Amino acid sequence: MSVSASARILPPMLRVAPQDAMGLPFPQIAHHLLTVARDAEIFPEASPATHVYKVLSGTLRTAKLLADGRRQIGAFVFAGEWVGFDGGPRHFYAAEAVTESRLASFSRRDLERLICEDHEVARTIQEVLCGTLAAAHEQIVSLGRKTATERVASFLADVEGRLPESGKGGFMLPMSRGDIADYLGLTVETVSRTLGDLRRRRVIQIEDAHQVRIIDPTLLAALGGDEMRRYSA
Amino acid sequence: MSVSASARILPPMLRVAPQDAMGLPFPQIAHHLLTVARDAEIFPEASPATHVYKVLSGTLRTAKLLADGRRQIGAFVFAGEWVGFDGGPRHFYAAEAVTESRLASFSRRDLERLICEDHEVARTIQEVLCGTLAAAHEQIVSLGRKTATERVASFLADVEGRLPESGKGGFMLPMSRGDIADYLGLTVETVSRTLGDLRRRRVIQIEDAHQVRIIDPTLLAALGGDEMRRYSA
DNA sequence: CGCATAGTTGAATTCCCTCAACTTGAGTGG
DNA sequence: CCACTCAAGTTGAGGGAATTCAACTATGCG
Repeated sequence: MSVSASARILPPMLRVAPQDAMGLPFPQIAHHLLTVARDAEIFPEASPATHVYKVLSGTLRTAKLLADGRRQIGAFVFAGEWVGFDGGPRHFYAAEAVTESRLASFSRRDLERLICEDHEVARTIQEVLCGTLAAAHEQIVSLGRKTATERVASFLADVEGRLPESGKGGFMLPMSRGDIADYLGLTVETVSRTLGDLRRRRVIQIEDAHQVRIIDPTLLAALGGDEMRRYSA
Repeated sequence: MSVSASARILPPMLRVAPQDAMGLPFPQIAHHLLTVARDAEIFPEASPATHVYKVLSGTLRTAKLLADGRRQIGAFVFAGEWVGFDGGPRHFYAAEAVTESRLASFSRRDLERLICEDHEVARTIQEVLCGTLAAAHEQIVSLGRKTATERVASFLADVEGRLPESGKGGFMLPMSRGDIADYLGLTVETVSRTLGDLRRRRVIQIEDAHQVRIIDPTLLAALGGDEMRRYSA
């Protein structure tokens, strides 16, 4: 069963002038910029939730292990997204780097303090939380009630919408088949076979293992088996 | 495939003096008390998220349907818990009454306004959101990586901890086997068989279909296959 | 009492997993 | 530059956990 590689953080921390561009929020708070290597652990499972991070570049995954080594990935976190907001006093998941990534870290304590002064901050945090929650709910439906093909199809559609294009129409899948499998509740083999099926059915095109192009977005969305609308008003 | 019964709300709304005891939060905001019948819909899927509700008594479920009728239940909401905080401008799930329930409803707009005046409110909301998120994450692990037995076992342990005891040591499972199945990503038959196994193995005792008693809590927890701890400090 | 719904149990099927072999690609050192 | 190694990915064959289909029982409600 898949177990992540050894964790190491490249440069432990790099303080940087706070007026850094990059669309950073909370200019009132000092932040740290850090770069993490592929497979490095940003924080371990069940560790005290002292900081939150915004991904500036690269991709992270949140992962949880069962006692016997089974792994569930909770989310992939792409550039522009947040990680570490998962709630309680301790992190539910570990956070690891899928690719080398640059992050901005913020102290939760500073944020809490800021909430009392700036309502805009509270709103921003709430929005991030709601976004995370919506993604979790979507994944629950996927894991609970969708077939392997439906899971892979909606995964591709989701990722395609959150990642920037890379070259002529396609996009880069930064994570391994194992990561995808542990995210979708499947095995590596099933993910591989399903992707092969989609390729053979001309729904997608696979340049190499990490370079994908969606040929038929409509069909892909249909294969994703998405929800019916019960409320139209 | 399981489809919920027709929706109807018993007394549409019942205004009540706001000084009602009941441990109600946000005394600054007018709220409404309502009673909903078994299987009544509190709000439909994808409806505008105008209100949030605290359950005073009874049990709710949040449900989402796929186009072909497959159903996923996102959560069961017991007395003292909240529903409707799921985030965006529209509800992700529908909310329905598992049993006749009494609710207190709060306008989101009022709450938003209150946030700007009282930071304690913002904190309360954030805590509810975080709790919901933690539950969702736990369910993701369950659906993605646990066997049927593990799912049922951890479900029972979870529910047992959130529901009041009913009579000598046991507790009431208010929801149907179909609800449990749609929550755990299984079928009614599998849930029934698994509960039967647990009964035969003397882990639980089943008085009638809705009355359960845990005989061996340690074994039940072990069967739930709960996570290893990677962080001890 | 009779009907409908919920729950249980059995038999057969299926989708996905497990195990295994093979292919591919990236990194290393001769 | 090529041989070697190792990890990642693909593909095939067989097996198993949960589903599907079906029959039956139990429970409530008019």
